Amino acid sequence: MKRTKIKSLLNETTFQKEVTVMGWVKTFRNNQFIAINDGSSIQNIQAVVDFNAFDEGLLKRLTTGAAISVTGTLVESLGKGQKVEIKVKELEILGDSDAEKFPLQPKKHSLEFLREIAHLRFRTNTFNAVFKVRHALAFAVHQFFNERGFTYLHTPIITASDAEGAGEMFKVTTLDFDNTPRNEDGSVNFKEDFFGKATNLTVSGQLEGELAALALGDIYTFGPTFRAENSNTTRHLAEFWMIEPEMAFYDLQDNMDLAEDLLKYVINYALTTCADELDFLKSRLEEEEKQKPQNERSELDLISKLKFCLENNFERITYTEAIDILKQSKPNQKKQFKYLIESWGADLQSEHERYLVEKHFKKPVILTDYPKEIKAFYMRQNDDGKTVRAMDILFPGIGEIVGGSQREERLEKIEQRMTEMHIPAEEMSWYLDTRRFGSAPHAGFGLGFERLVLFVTGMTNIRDVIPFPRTPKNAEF
RNA sequence: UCCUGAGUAGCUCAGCCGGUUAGAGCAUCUGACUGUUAAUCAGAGGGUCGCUGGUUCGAGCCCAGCCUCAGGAGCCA
Repeated sequence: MKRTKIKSLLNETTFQKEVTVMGWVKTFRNNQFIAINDGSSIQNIQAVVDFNAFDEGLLKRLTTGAAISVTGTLVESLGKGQKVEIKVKELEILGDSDAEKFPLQPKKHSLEFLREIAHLRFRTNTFNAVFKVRHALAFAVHQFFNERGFTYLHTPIITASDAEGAGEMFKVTTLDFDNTPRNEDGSVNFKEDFFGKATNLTVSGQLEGELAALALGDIYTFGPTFRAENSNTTRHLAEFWMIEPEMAFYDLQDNMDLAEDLLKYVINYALTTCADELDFLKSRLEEEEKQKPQNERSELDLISKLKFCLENNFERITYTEAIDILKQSKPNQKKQFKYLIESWGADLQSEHERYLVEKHFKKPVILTDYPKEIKAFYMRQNDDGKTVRAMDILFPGIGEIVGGSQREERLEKIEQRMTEMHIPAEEMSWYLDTRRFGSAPHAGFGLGFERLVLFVTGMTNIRDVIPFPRTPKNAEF
């Protein structure tokens, strides 16, 4: 008999028909009630067995984690906790799960423990919900850009360019470490390497994205990126996914509008398609926050927070305005900041960003027009000679979720910045060609996908929103 | 990388001032019960106290080094 997915059975209103369900045992209670989950829904279906009618040895194998197939009649439940259940006629164990060895129990586990068994954590409600939401967000990103006529561009994972300066890179090589070919001066001879030059894993697809945008108009990338930074935080991964749109004839305002629209679109998509999952994650977060003191708990629950984000415009202020607000802020005047804001030009620390977003505005904030000294070479210089057309979007609890800018399209200006920042122009000749031939105003940004998933799921550690996290000293599975 | 904290049963944790045979709850196993909702009740089994070395008559506890994890900072998305 053809199997039916649990998700569709839970909404069924016609009863007495025979169905087959396949899934994994969550619990087996009272020698009668099997809670089965097949991943189609965060909810389980209850299958009821008459223990007198089945072999005792067979029922003993209904352990947490076992894969089973049941066939029976779909009926209205006699019990209280669920609407429908299956009266079992046939029961087959597809795969046993030794209860003494299976690490997941019908109880709450710490996220730290589940991280150690990331290959099995998919079986839990929390990770079921997180990865469903992750999928919905990824799908919504493509749908958003597709609806607006953007071209999905696949930029290279392996790159020879190391001038972007977005962080430490992972080397890609086939050279024999025990016998590396050397030049006369003792340095490694990469001419002998696979690509005939030193190569790395990409830290960003932006530069390649710009090349395509200055021909195709509007493009976006959505792929893995790699940073070999020794970062040990709840917001950083060595391998993460990034969305990088790049648009010809966009200025900074257009860029901000697009980023805000994108974020609202995908959050709304998750709210409408993952109601069950978000409801579960909302309760999970509430349980977790009960352990915190009152003043550290969120003012809004997860779903209200997401809706609030949709209903309000992001606050847009310049770096200069932010500095003024911070200078006059209580924690600055009472010297409660670890790094006090004294003058224009200082880079903002996490504590300052958190103050602006969580205390002062209490909503997402877009900061623009940063001093050129603390930003990348490719950002368009303003006429004041001091600032560049950069924009960072800061989210509560997450910090920087988007970083972008209008790009410097004037050849002599970008060359001047490259010289000042010691970036070898000759290696970037292919990039500068865009400025030599039909250069045009353009802009783009990078959105950290896992940080978006963090925000929408209410999870607090980035290692819990990617299936197999890659962090310093950890590349398991 | 820096700062702080942690590592004791499958999981979550307690373990006093260094002193007898290292405890609890949950999970597991055995039995009972049989419309349960993380079922309940009774009983049982389960330990390289992160690793290495040191101090001591004696170390889970004190000291040193290392490993791993978590939180914060930096870097950033």
